Amino acid sequence: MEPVLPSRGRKGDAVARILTAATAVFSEAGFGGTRVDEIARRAGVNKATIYYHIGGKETLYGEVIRSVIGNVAEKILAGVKEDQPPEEKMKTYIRSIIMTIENNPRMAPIMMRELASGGAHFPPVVGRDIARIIGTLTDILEEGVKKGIFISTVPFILHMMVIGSLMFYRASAPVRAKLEWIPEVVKQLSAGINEEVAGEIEKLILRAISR
Amino acid sequence: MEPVLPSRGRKGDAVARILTAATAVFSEAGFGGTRVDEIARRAGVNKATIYYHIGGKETLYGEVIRSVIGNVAEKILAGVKEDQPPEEKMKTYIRSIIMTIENNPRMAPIMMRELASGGAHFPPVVGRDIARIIGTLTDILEEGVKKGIFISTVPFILHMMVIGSLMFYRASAPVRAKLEWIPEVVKQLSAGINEEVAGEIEKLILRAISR
Amino acid sequence: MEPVLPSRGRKGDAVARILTAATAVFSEAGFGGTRVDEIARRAGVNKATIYYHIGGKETLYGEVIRSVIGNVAEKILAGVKEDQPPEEKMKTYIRSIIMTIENNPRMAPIMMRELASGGAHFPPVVGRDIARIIGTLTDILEEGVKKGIFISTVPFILHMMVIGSLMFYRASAPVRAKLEWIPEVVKQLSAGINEEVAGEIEKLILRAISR
Amino acid sequence: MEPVLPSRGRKGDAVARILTAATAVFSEAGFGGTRVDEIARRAGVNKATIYYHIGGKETLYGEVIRSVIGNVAEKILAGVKEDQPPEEKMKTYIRSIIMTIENNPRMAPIMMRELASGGAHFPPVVGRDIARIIGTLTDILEEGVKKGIFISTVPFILHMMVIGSLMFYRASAPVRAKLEWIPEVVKQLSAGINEEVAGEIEKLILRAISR
DNA sequence: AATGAATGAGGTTTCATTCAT
DNA sequence: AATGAATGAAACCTCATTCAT
Repeated sequence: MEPVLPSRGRKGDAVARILTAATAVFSEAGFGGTRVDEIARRAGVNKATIYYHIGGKETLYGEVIRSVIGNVAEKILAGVKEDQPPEEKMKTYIRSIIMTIENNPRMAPIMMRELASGGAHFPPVVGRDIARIIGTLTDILEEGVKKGIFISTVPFILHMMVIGSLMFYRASAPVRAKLEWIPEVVKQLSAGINEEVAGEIEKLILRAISR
Repeated sequence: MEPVLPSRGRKGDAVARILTAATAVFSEAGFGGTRVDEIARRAGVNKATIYYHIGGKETLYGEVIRSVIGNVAEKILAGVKEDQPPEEKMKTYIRSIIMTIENNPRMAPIMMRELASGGAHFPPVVGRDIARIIGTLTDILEEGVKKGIFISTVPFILHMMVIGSLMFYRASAPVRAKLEWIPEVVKQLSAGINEEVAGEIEKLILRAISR
Repeated sequence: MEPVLPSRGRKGDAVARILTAATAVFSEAGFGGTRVDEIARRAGVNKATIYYHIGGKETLYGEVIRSVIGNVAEKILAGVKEDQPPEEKMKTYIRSIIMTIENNPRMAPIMMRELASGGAHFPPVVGRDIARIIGTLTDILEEGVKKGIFISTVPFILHMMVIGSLMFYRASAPVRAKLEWIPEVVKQLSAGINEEVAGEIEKLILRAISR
Repeated sequence: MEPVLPSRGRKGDAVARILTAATAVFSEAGFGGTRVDEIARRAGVNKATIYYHIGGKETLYGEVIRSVIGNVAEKILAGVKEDQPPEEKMKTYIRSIIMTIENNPRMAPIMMRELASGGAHFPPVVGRDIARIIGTLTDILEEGVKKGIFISTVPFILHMMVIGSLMFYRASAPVRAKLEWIPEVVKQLSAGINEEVAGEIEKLILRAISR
């Protein structure tokens, strides 16, 4: 779609451009729908260059997955400080996820497809990431329960709720824009998760667990 | 994978078997990852039979989409009765979605992939379905607000929350089972949305909007 | 192209309709370009009916060839009477060919394609027909030479000239009509071989051999 | 990067070999009867190479048509000099067509099949070529009429006569050789248009139009 | 480091033919 | 006599990958 000028700059450019293009194409078309030709075209390199630098389609996909959902726990949990009250920690956790999704618009489609295919391509780090996130979330909730401000709930379900809400909202944007019959009110919602939407979701999640 | 007995029964069997097999394969592999050969194998028919009865891969996919997410509003809104109090209506709405997802396990992966690719294959009815669901949900929420039991919120966001939570929970089952490092507690969650999970999500959603 | 009503009349209708349709399709598309489906469609019968009554595509093509260029010598030589002067005999021969071509518009394309593929499907009768025609033509020319009104020439070459001229004129009609850049004068020539064209060709052939 | 001259003589070979093979196969079997596999086999390349360099079967056929009957007017009219008397010009025109047909033995079958299917694949240049040829022929004839040596006739009909005679003679060679019952005299005619045959046809055509 | 050319394996689709009724 | 359904074989075409430079 976006033809790329073959502006060769510094060394290593090629690899970066390949990864960017690959991320775009994989996120738009999925693994099976992606053509290596198309990635090469968008990256402005010869197809063989991809094989020279990176390897096959599978390897390339792995790289993309790693760069998109690798070490995501880091980003999500970075802001959660020990000295915050649990309510603030929850807010930080929610906002971090929102920022992660918004800063990386290719993430939602890729994760949804990966989930749909049973995570066939998830790198090992994903399990550890989920573990860390659920662990921290459990701590936050337990602390809240102890302080009498949260109800007791299942952390994993809550996590699915936050992730699911946000990703579905994000991923539904193109559909909202395209389909006829969708109510005008819905169409006018912002494609990205802007402050209004973020606030609304944050509010609902907190209301759901607040005593 | 499942070899199918070539049990030739009544007429029309072939078409039904083809659609069933196609739904399975498309849901497992996505459009690009699906091989027509595989569908034929699982349906126990010759590949050409698919073309004779239905047409190409694209048409077949369209049929699958139609049968899986066509007229889903019907099922979801069927139980919402006029004389219920808004809280009951919300519960009915949530439970209907859960049942729809559980009765049709192929739905979650297919919808997630479709969403990921911008709904390229959604039939026109999907727009109308979403419109009807959002419409009914809006009515329920407004009624609840009027009666002083619900807070005011954005119906579409709430819908994304319900759908997103449920589909992510459902679709994450294989990943939970497979990945190492996932906490034991999480692994032991049921794959399907059983009563416990359903009740938890229902509870959280209602808490989120209840005044 | 012409959809045919499935008007079942007398018995044997089907076979006749099949042969008519087959002649049309083979003449338009050639053997390789013809689809048995298309013949069935145009004949208004089920594809299997063709196999039931006639046999495979090859057999059907044979039948068409036989009916189109079988015993053509009969028609061409029928009018040549013993008591005519050689000039009249030549005219009769030319006019008979013209009438044969005009009465059977499917003949020209079929013959041209058969010739192009080396007559792979010619039935044995074709050889005998050519022999008879060349024989009679030789007689006519020799008689003319003896009477001092014709020059001596090679009968087969003359035959190719008559047949070639007429078939090329006839077969070029669609091309004349379709291509741009063709001079208006040429476009306005009649598609069929009308009296004017017939007379012109007859005149040229006779001038060519007349002393 | 690209060497100016094909250093090994190997580059571009593939395309040339493909076109040669394609011309042969299409001329022998027609479009519908041609298998891309067969072309690849004869060209000594992998089937995919054809698609890489040229595109699909249809495109390949177009290229063949272009190379076989593209700019044929050039060759036919090249020898016709202004200062020749009209009779010489006619002879040149006839001999040029003969040479064109003889130098390109694939031409006759391809043109005959194309004509039979209404010139579906003729490139635009064909119309212009016919226009130019008819134009020149008209000039020659008018000049002859003015000088009192030609009769008045329809140029297009005369052109069909020349082309038709020659192509039918040429294309009938395999049939003459194969069929039984064909008179020995006819069988012994040369397959190609040798000097004897060329002279005979030239003589007949000139006699036909000479006053 | 990078590429144009080439290819084997396998994809979707077509088609002449047969089968069961 | 006639047909809707079904199919094996083979057609066209694609695509991830490798090769030679």
